[in-house]
Amino acid sequence: MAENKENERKTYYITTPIYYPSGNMHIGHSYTTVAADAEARYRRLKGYDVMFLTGTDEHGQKIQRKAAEKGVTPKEYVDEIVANTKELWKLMNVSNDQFIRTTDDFHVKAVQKIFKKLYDQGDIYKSEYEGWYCTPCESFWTETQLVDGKCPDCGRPVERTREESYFFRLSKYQQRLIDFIESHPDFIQPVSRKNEMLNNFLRPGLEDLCVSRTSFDWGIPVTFDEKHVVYVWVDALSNYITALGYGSDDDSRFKKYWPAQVHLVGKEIVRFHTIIWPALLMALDLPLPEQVYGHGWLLIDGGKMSKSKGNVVDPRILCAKYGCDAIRYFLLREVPFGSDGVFTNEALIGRINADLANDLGNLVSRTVSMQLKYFGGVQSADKVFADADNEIRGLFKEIYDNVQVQMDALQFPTALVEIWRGVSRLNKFIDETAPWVLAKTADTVKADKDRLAGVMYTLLEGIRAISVLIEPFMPETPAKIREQLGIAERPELTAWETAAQWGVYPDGTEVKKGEALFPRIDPQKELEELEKINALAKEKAGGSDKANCGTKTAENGEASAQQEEEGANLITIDDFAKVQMKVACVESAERLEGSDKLLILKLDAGGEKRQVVSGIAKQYSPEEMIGKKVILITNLQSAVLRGVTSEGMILAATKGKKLVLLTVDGDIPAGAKIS
RNA sequence: CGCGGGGUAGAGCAGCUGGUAGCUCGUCGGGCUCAUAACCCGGAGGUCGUUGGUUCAAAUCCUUCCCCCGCAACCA
Repeated sequence: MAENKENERKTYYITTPIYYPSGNMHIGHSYTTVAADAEARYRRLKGYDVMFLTGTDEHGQKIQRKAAEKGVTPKEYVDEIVANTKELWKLMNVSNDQFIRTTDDFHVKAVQKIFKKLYDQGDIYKSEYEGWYCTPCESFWTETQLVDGKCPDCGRPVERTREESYFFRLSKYQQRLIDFIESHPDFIQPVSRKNEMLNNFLRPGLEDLCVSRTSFDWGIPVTFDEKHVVYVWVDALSNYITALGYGSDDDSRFKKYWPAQVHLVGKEIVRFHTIIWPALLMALDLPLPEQVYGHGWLLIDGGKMSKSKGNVVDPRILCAKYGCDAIRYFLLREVPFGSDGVFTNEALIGRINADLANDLGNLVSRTVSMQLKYFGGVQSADKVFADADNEIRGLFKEIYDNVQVQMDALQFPTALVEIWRGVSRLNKFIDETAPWVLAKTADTVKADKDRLAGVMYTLLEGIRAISVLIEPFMPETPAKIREQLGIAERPELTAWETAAQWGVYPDGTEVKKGEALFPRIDPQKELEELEKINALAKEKAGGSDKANCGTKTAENGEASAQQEEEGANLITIDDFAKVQMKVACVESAERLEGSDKLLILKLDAGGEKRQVVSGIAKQYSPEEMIGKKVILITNLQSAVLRGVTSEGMILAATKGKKLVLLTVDGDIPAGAKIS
């Protein structure tokens, strides 16, 4: 175990969410994880005793269903994805200290204990969950979920029913939560999310939370009532403490690291981490985490990345092509942390070329070359400095301070911008001092030779400092730089604090020419290639993005390699025949009041009239719909949308935000059958 | 009146505790030749969504309206 000295070090506990392994992780997950990793690395460099946790949240109905579809057990299903996930984090140099799975035995036991404790003390109670039940859908709905008093799923009438369920007294903690959030302004970051939580959820009032389910069994059983399983949030959120041994025989790590300094989460789950989780902790009489930071999303095609949309980007491919340091740099540099940002291959390649290849990589390359050319690679002790050198020295001290301020606030992009001020300054310094001019007279004029040595020293010192400062972000590059500087075996010369010190690089050290740190990428060629990979992956996954009918092939490249969603979902001609379609003519169209996406269409399907509610109002106005011949599915169960009956659906093709209706290529009367 | 974010140069963004509008990429021109066709300097390009107001002074504060994007609702 840890020695006393160890115990005195300040601890720093940082977590990512535990991800839901219903499919392989995409670049969005990488984003959160890499950010947490950068912070964890930074804190370690600063001397903190860091605990960095990530993991997977493996229970729930969705996974149970997916496993069943695939014909495997839920555990088997999840095991494979978890293995992939661990591999990915390794590939991306994620330095997590622990990887928790909610199927881990110790977690299951601890959650059961937590549940029991809360039950025993009255914070969880059994109740008859009064709700509306839709028998065909086997689903419960709350009053507010109903549409026009009917099942929101199928539109059929629902019955008032009771289901036995356990509830957590969330409402009891409402005022304490509000007080806590108001008295701890840093608890929810960025602030905009704080207001959102207070205004949208806390102030309007909290309802008790249903924390058990009987409708599926892939979960942690409630020990004292076996037909219930613990519902997701109690199960998942608890990971932050069960991982540390809370509720086990040995809770020394819990005592050491809790409360966490930061839960890093995506903005979509801020609510659970700032309301439910703190309430649970209050109920357990435990201290609350210092901060929940809700970062933004990486958007693709102008929309949210999601597996069901199939627009996910595979970080594995990108890392393999450009190196994980480049990808990590891009993720942390491109998007202001906290806001949404757009991911495009163009932006990725642009960043790599401009910042990494041209600015940093080339700086190292030209410096090492000059040192070799002018001094045989060996740093001369006879060196003379000038004002510019001192200015740069001061600049690096300033950068060092600023980087720390930014890192303390999880502002990764700003921290990187700071570091790159140093990179730019050094490039400019070369231009100002023109070492090649000094070199011409260096052999005859001692002063020039010494000045040249001074210039080279300032460059090498600056590069050394940069190699230190980028370490939290890029785990691989610093070693490569130091190899070229000739100080690979001298870790004491690159400790974190040395980034602010000057004069560390020892005279007599010999540089070594190395490979280009970040080879320049040919954007055009590379974009095409990414596009190809993308198309291939889609094809392999059974998608149909073949480029014939004017399909866009370039542009918003996304290297989606995984569409594991549907797998090889082949159907027979008989299956297809079940769907009956006809050509229908739009007779009238109007907007559905209160909805910005829905149109009410009256269709003529060859003597038969149908009313269809369709979500196309953003792309089509009622006027332009009239007279259009559309493809109508005629044997679809009718449904009620926003209180209006819809008898069928019309077909449309979508891509991102785009939506185009399917129509017929020629003159054929309404009512014509489609087969 | 559901909640929130946003509309600033061709693109992407910063500035928003009020005082000559800035960064990156792109573009045009120049410099340099140590370097990964890289680096350095300069130019062009913006009435800072709209209306009205506060002020000596507003991108920055208040107000009107318009548009976009999330959440919610919903996309048969």
